[in-house]
Amino acid sequence: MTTEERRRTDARPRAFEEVLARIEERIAADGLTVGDRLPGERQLAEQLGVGRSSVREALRVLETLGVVTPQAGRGPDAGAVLTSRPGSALTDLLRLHLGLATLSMREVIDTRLMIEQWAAARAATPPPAVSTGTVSTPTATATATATATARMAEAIAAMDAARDPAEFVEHDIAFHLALAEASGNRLIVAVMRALRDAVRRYAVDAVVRLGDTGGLQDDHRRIHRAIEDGDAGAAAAAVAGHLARAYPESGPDS
Amino acid sequence: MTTEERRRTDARPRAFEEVLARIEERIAADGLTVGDRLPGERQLAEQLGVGRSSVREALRVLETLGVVTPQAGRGPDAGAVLTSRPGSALTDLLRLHLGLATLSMREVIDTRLMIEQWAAARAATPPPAVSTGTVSTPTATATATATATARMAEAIAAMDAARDPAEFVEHDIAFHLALAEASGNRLIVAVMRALRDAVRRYAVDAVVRLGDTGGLQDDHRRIHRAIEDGDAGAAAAAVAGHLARAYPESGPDS
DNA sequence: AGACCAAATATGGTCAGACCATACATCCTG
DNA sequence: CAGGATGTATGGTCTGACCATATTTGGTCT
Repeated sequence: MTTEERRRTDARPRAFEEVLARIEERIAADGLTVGDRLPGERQLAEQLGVGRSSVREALRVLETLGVVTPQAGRGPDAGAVLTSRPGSALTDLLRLHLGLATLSMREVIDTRLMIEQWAAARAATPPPAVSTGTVSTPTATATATATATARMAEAIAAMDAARDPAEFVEHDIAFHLALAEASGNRLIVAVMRALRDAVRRYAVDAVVRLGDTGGLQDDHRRIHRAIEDGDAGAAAAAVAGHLARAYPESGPDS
Repeated sequence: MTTEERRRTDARPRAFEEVLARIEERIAADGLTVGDRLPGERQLAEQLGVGRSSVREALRVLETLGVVTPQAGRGPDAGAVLTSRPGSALTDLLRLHLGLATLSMREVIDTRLMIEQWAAARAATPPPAVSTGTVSTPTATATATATATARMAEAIAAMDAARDPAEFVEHDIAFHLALAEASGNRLIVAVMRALRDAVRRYAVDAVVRLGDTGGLQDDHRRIHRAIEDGDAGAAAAAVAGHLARAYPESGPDS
């Protein structure tokens, strides 16, 4: 029958997927950005000709992906607020897939190594002074890098003052996050944050295993100095050495 | 009343979040992995003492994150099947945040550069023969790398035969995806796939702009050869040269 | 006995309607 | 004019009811 054939080719798009597509179109068409609001759930349901539950599922997906944040009450414009939290989705993603044994800790740590090295080299390299293209302020990234390196110094001092491994790791995360921010790439920052959140416990174990944090701090200072000096090669090398120290080759199972 | 006080401190966890947490607990506790099934929606709702709509929203989140796939019909065990599609979530994430102007194309492309370079160096480096640790077959990754390099060669041939930019890019994606797979890191592969999907159109423009694909193919061959020779440095250098050619510095707005 | 087809059944997908708690707007009162 | 009571729209949730589909089951025909 034609029914069967129809079903085959239709690929059965579900209602909430349709809603998702429409909302995405709307964002692109109206040029909506962070801070703007979507219509209320009931209104959207009526506009799109679907039930409210379908709209809700679509909004839940968008919330999961860090695109909207639900806002109750009665605003002048009502509905969900467009936001930007790409990190939360990545964190959830890693946590769940690690739980499912779809990803191994080794893979996550290796990825982290890759990012750190790249970010360090990138942060040390002054922006190539792109004359064409973006209208955005050329000094903006430079300022961002400056505050980021300042935060790195603060983190180093905080690690010196740390009394236990957990506290040390907390500031260590801040240090490496600042490193990522110094690269000026928001996607990298988001991924970095998610990775560190995922391996937080593992990092504490690593610090405990090492016992002495003096070597790590030497590395941190070396990284920080290399970036301030604008020596990309030295920065990358310093990071490589640092991570080799923290996570020596074989992935311990303990 | 205690009701008001309770509300304040509760930080209002929503029902579907509770369901999410419970399902995650269950996965960890029962050691569920890919292929296993969750109870049906109605059954879950009853077990957890919530409405079916809340269960559905939780499952929708899990589906978005690539953890479950809905399965209709009446199986011996019923309900959603645990899967592993970390890529789809990443793809959606990038697409939406690019649409929201939260991420710039430049950031995405830079990230892609980072991954490609790392993957090439990694693929060229033979596994350091870790004597301890994982029980998994030591030859498994080697085999994966071998088939990946073979796919890279196929992709190069296919690009030679390509008649238009779109087709060329299609096989180019296959080539670079195989490169990522050769690194043996599934997280990297997932991110790579999402990145390529996000910049697919942009890549076609780049090819059209270049006009001649001969240089790109030379690069591809150089990368492939370096990996087969196990020369990590040459592989990384080849990738860097390749991407510098494809995306010359300034981000064109066209 | 074996192959094949039809009813039974459980699933996810969807909608409609109702209720709650909250947050904002309004208006009324002091 | 200030401040609190009231109204209203919002998201959050539950219930109950359908639909289309996919598997099972059981019967029927060969």
